[in-house]
Amino acid sequence: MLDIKLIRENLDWAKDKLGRRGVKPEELDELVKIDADRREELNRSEQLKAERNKVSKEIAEIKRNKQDASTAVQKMREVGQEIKELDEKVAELTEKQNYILLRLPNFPDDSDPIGPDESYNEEVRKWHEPTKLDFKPKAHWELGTDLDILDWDRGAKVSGARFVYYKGAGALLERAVFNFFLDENTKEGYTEVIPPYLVNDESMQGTGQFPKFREDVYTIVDNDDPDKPLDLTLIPTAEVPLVNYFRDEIIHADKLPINVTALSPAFRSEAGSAGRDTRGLIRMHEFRKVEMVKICKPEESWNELDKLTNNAEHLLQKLDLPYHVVALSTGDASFTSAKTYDLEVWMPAQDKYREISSCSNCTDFQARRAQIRYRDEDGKLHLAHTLNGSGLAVGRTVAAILENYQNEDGTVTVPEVLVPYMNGMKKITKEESLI
RNA sequence: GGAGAGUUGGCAGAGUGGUAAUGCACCGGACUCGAAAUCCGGCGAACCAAGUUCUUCCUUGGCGCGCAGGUUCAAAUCCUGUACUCUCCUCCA
Repeated sequence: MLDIKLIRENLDWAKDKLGRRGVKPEELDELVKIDADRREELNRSEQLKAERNKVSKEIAEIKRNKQDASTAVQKMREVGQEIKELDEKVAELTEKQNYILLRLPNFPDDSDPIGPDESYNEEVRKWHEPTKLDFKPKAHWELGTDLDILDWDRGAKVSGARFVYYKGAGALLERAVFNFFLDENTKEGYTEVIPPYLVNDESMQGTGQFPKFREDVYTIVDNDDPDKPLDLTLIPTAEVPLVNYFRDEIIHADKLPINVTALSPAFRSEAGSAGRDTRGLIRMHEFRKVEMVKICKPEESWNELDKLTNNAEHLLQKLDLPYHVVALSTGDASFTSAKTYDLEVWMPAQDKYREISSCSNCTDFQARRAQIRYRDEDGKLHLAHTLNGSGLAVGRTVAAILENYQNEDGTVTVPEVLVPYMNGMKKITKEESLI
């Protein structure tokens, strides 16, 4: 959530910033108008309350002296009614204000490429040239099916489109990848966490998914009354429980920066992505992801974003997968982010880079919603900054390994760093199916 | 799922309708060569608004006792709902 005071006092600046993200200036004009009205009503109400408090004290005094206070009581009864009406107006205006405020994206950083969509993203660096195979590469879903390590038919039968079974060496590979990620992240100083995978609405609002992106997630309903949603949603990313761990808390400055990492499934309805990436592991309703989250002081957050991005890159480097880093344009970056670097890994069969990690500095946007604060050396309270990044998406990593490490005979070489995690297996070959 | 108890500052903890004690902690001072102890004083519950204008201070007011409503001139206190914690029972990997 943005700071209403900042918008109120720097309206043109805010219009320019949010204009880069497609927010119309009239929307901010309306917001500021509502805010002004709200404060006016609030002021009148507060004045009346001051009077009521004063007279109430006098009434107490009069009654203590066993005298008649009925005139004052009668008068305050009317004042009380007026206060009630004013407060209703204030509540109504506050709700209107929040409706807008909760749906405004974070201010983009001035270094972000300006543009409405991903075509304006800018490559900032590239690691290794795209893999060159001297045969026609198979797509990872083909490799997976042929090796009998990914079973799309059973996934579809049991759950539906965009679900899959990993089997045998496939399941082992998935497990090897996320264990490798968790070990590496832990070595880099992140504390491993196993968070809840179901969270309440307040948490979803704290990290910015609610109220605007309800249709992107799965919410649990009451079985006795399916029209009634319960206050529980399947997490679309571990960012939600990791950041909300600190919600409504005051952190001691000497604990910052905080680094946490977690493996979790991520559940996404993928509403609006019909027809895109319908095959393969790229766009699933359920996938595993290792997430990294940082909580830090405002003055540290840009440096921490670089560190976070480097941590994610380091994983791809160790796996020896070619990738590049792109700075997302103002139109492509996520709602909560001031700046986002995407890591895109090379996918030979698709002959292009695909997103495998997204590293964002959310500045104080989530911290204001979730009230994550810290006390500085002088004892003063400040909003913290929050950052998150994938480290990395597990399914997409498996897809990238299958495609980049495939051999002409349809087998897949196991990346060296994963061999210990695969119990010594160096190559995935088709074996007699056990199930 | 059933029953009971609870939720008040950083921590502990009082307060059954009249506007949030007290202790610890913290800050300043006195005493001391210095420290501790002691004494004196102060601060502090979260945030909001207005004024002044300083982005951090200040003044005034509001709000504020898990959350949301209600009763009342007045609610930590009474009523209703609800969340969470603890204990017991029941069930369960």
